[in-house]
Amino acid sequence: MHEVKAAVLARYKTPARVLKALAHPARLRIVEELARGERCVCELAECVGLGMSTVSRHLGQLRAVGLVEDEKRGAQVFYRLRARCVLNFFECLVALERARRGEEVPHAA
Amino acid sequence: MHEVKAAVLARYKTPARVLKALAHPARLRIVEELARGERCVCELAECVGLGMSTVSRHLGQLRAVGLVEDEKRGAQVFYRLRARCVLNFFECLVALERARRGEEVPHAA
DNA sequence: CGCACATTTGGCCAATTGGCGAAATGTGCA
DNA sequence: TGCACATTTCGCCAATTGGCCAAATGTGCG
Repeated sequence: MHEVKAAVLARYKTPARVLKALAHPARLRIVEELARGERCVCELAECVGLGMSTVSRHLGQLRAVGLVEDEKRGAQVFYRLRARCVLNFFECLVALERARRGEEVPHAA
Repeated sequence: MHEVKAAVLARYKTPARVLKALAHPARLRIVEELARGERCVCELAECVGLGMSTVSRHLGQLRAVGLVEDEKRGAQVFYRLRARCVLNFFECLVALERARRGEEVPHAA
């Protein structure tokens, strides 16, 4: 008669996981780099300035939610952006940042 | 000669914080609800099915990154969505979810 | 004032996160 | 085979998160 409470949020778990996968400076940087084309792990490690083991983990998180895909070629593993639509987020994010400074409200939906 | 390493990610810290603020089922639900109009804390607590103290904290996180704003009227505090552009995210998120099931790649940028 | 109500804050706690270096795994080549 | 290289996995650890309840704060009303 009064439960079903926890179930309210079930619908939002997956989208929240995707956002969470994106919600880290290193992973944002990685996504931006992958938007330019496929990259191997050591190239990405170089450009984010972290150890390969750490970057490998970050890539694992992005892959787990389907944002990137990987392909092994020889000794290297190349990652590609699988969901380019997330690039639309950047636009809004920079608008928000500008808004924070300029103290003005962002745009419509 | 070889540092500047940590600084690489500085530019991404703020956008990552915004995404992180959004990256929780309860907060996503709240944002969706606020998209329909302003709501007080107890209404939001009701619709996400969590205690008011918890919801108040979630709102604090959304406010901290500028996604919502609050206005106290009488004993209640009403929250409004300040950056409607985040609603664009939902479209991409549901596309991604569909893609996960249908095993097919989402759309372009 | 004093009570009812709405909200925020503090304390507590279990779970997760993100970094590292070391070790394990995999690939290509001499 | 054996070494060099690329990547992932493991173990460790400090920091953060998210939930609850209780306490503090704020507002309106009688």
